[in-house]
Amino acid sequence: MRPLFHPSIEDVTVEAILHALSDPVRVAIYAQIAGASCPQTCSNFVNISEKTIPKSTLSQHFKALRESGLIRGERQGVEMRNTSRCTEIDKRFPGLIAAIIKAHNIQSAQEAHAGNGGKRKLTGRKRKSK
Amino acid sequence: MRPLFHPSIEDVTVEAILHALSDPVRVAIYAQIAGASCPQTCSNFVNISEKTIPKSTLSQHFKALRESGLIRGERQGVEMRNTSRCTEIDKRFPGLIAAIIKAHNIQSAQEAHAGNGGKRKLTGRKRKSK
DNA sequence: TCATTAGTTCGGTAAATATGAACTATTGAA
DNA sequence: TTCAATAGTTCATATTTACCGAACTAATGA
Repeated sequence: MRPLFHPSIEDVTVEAILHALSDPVRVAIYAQIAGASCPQTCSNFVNISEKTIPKSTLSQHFKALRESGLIRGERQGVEMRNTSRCTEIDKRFPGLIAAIIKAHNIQSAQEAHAGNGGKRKLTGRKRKSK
Repeated sequence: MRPLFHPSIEDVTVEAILHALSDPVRVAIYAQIAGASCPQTCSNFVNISEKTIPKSTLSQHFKALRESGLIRGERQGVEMRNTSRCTEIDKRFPGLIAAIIKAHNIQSAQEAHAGNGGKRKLTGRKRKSK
């Protein structure tokens, strides 16, 4: 198995970051990794959404996050330890990640307030009108 | 022809915004609309990229920007006048748009410095390694 | 060596995107 | 009016990308 690819920080693009974080499952994963104090494994996220995410799909999500430069993944024994690269990214694009996470939190709070507490559907990009 | 759809501000999602701006052509379009002092027409952007963008494709890009809530499009005679909704969005997600535009500018500046001044290819999300 | 756990890769299919061609709407002549 | 021109949308289809089950790889431990 070839070693995982990580772009060097100067090859990271805004487009790739936005694309990676434009998927509701991936922002949720990234937000948890970025907020955690210890590395997170893939399997921690199988039930992050309302419905269980197949592990092949999860693996692709992690690949998207890695290749956009958002996270770093290192094998540790049998599992994968994922950490955020937010310090590096913040040096290149100051405030970008913070603004996105903050917006994400505002939205989550409003959704929770609207009645759907706990796990959400996390599918689709457009909000369905009530 | 049915009137153009614009989501109300509370239906705008972070995911939709990020997705709309994760396309290199669309960020470029949006950055110009947001930075302009007067409304911009679609046809202003036919040559925003290295290669001419077909008008059906441009129309779809504008639709994506409109339906994500980023811009407002109003017919004025034979043409379409597009304006940014950044004031509204900034009220809902403070700092988000500014951070993205700023990151976009940083990246453009670095690309220009790297030799490719003027028009860029504006295709793909990954930066190709030298 | 074998079973287990954690994750990746492959391949088929479903969904999203790009674009030429045809269409709609508005304006300004003739 | 009618016709041509301009600006943009919609439709049909080709291409691309995403999803996910099944098969595979890699490390660990019995």
